[in-house]
Amino acid sequence: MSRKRKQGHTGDAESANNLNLTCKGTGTKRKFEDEAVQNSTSGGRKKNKSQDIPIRKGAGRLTKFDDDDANEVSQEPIAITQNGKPTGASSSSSASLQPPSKVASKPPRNYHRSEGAEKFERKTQRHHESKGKFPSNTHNETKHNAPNPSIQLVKRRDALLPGRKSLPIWPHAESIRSALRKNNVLVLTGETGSGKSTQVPQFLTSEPWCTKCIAITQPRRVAAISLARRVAEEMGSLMGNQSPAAKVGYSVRFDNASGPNTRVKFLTEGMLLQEMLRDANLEQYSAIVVDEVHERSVNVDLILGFLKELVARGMGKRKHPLKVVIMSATADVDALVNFFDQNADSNTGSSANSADNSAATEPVDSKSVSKCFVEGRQYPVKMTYLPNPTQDWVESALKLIFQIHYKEPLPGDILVFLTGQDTIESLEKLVNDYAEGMDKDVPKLLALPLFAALPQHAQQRIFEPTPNRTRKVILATNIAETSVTVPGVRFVIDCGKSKIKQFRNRLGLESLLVKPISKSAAIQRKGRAGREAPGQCYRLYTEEGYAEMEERTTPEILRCDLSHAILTMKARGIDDVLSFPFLDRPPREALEKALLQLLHLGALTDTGSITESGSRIAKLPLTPTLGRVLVEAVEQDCLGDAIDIVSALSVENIFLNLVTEERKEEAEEARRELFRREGDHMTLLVTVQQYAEEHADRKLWCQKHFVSHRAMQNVMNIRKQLHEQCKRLGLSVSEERPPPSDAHTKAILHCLLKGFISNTARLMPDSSYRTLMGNQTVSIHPSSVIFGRKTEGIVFTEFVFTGKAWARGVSAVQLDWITEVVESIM
DNA sequence: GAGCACTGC
Repeated sequence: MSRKRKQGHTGDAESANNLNLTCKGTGTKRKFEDEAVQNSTSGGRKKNKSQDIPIRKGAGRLTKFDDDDANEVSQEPIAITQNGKPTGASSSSSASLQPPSKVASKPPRNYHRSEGAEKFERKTQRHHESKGKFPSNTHNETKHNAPNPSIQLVKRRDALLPGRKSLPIWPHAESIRSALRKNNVLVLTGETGSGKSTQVPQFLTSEPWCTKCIAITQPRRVAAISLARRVAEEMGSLMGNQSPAAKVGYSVRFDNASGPNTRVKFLTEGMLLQEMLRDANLEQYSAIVVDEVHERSVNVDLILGFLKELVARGMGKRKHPLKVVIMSATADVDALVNFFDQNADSNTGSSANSADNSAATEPVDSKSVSKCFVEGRQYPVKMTYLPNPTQDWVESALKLIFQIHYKEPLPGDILVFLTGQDTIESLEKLVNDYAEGMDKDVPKLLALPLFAALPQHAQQRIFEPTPNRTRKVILATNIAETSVTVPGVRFVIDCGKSKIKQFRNRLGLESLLVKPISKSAAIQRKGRAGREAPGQCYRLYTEEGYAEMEERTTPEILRCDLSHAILTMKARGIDDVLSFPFLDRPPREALEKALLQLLHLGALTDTGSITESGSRIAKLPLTPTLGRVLVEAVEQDCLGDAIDIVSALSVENIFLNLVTEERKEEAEEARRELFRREGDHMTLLVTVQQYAEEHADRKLWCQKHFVSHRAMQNVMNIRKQLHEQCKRLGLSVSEERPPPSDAHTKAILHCLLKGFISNTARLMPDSSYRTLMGNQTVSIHPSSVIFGRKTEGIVFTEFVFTGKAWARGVSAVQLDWITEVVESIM
């Protein structure tokens, strides 16, 4: 960061004292150099970074998660037992969400993921991972040498019962059961805090039709794991991998905790899809509960389509038909009911049924889908809009933060929704600067950033108790909308924007844009103020602005690359993907583009049926392009090396991004032995292999080479999984690795070309690169090891648009290699 | 010589 900028900030701090802290006032002298409203990418302000950070992309995993059910109990005032102590539910869920005390007591000040911070992360990560091995992460007495575990479990179960009975969903148990006895499908709308995720499976386990397991899908791993732990406690059971008798389990990538007698299994959506590829009729389940449908991930859309067909087909030799429960937080029930209804017309004549106790007489027009609405628990939230639209919502947020702080009594933290790391960091700096000038008798302000690229220990700071006479201001991305529930919040400031990834079909590249959020997202953000007490929400837009917003966030399936989704369909035997029952149908162009892409990958034949390698690719936990690389590597006899490269491409950047010039030079020197002039992929290969061969101290090795240890641990997990999966698919990895040679390098790059033939470009006379398919100008990203080099052709594994089209993950190739591959495909 | 929201197998 330049000195000039720094001085600029100091100047801002001075002007802060003159700030007119009224909503209308425009008296700030501060002017932001760029405004993400117009363009997130242009003219980015330099960040005030004093430490080295890795290039962000994915990163911190959270131990805290957002789930209605696991949190609700702890946050409801009702969850107090008669003896005045918090219910077991309450104490457990809050306790389980606390950071380890060591971490809590000594958070490092700098939140960038520095090498030092990495050490810290590993500690916390290990701590959290170890928690998963115990039946309860909250009650030490059940962990080790408990005198009689089963008595403990029963005691715990009984202690939790009163809390469960006070949940809004509890009175609906019987109507939910009877609805599913009559019909196979139930659409259940449960507002935040209703208890649906934990209770619905338990309501169903003793039903006559429920002879096997119930699956409950979740969009996120943390949610699946935490809910399973919670339900295990409530049912007085161990976790599925601890005892053959255990009734509750979960299944997420790299972590399967289910057993032969698991009756209730929480799993991520992706895991259920994988299971559906192996067990097309879901024979092992009596019911599938699809939770958080309103989030509308691609996976959930696929699951819904598959389930619709499964229900319509009747599934042959099943003794009891498969029951399906669709759970959603928003009131958009009708679309879901209609979706499952249409097929039911021909299937059954049973009469419609509404299990809705609370709503008045709802017109009953469905034939075999039940509906149920469960009210949530939410305190009222007072809404304030801006009188006039603003472009500068960082400034508006700043004013509001201080306005609230001066006016409103403690306690009551402020949660500000912003678009990304740079706006968060600007506002953090401003809040801190301005807070310095506050009178001594005014309570302090503590600004805490929150975004996914933030390392875990820094994210954990939001869960630490607020110091005396202090108000927290959490500056967050939309991670706080769904993934993380920030405790203590009574004020929400919503900028009304978020960054959204958009896939452009024509160019086949994606870009990240700042766009207005939808009404449903705005409502979700507002709701964050009313979880613990009545709250207030300030929207940094006008009421008209709100009225102009889209009703719902565009489902992911309408704005992403569909090749993975379509390959999954094909692998499930859906021949005509154009007639797949989509809840929202992607444009024909997008479907055709994806079909063509799969054809080029050799995953489909030109008549559109899946090939043998196509079905192999579908079973790999990779994008079709990366899967194709592995399949080709079998032919080229370099599968082991290809797995190493693909594993490294599957995680966030493994090289730490260094900020200061000094550190950059240092790192360049240290990494010299890793860098390969052939390009980024061979560099990744060497890095993974050297790391794998390091047996003494891998952590130290990473420090020495300025490599992220956490990312490398992840690489090793994926590598192991890919080895196992390839073995299962009959793709053999030879033990012997051929020694490095030009021929071997060519073989590896040939595999990459097979997967990424549309990501190739050639050098033009004017020194720019143009893609061979599409004739688009691309530039080699400065993070590449061959940045600045001129080579006749390149292949790249990532193509992003941020102000300019960038190729990232680049290798040098000869043009005739490209031609060779193109000819083999066409 | 750039900079990226959030998930997941």
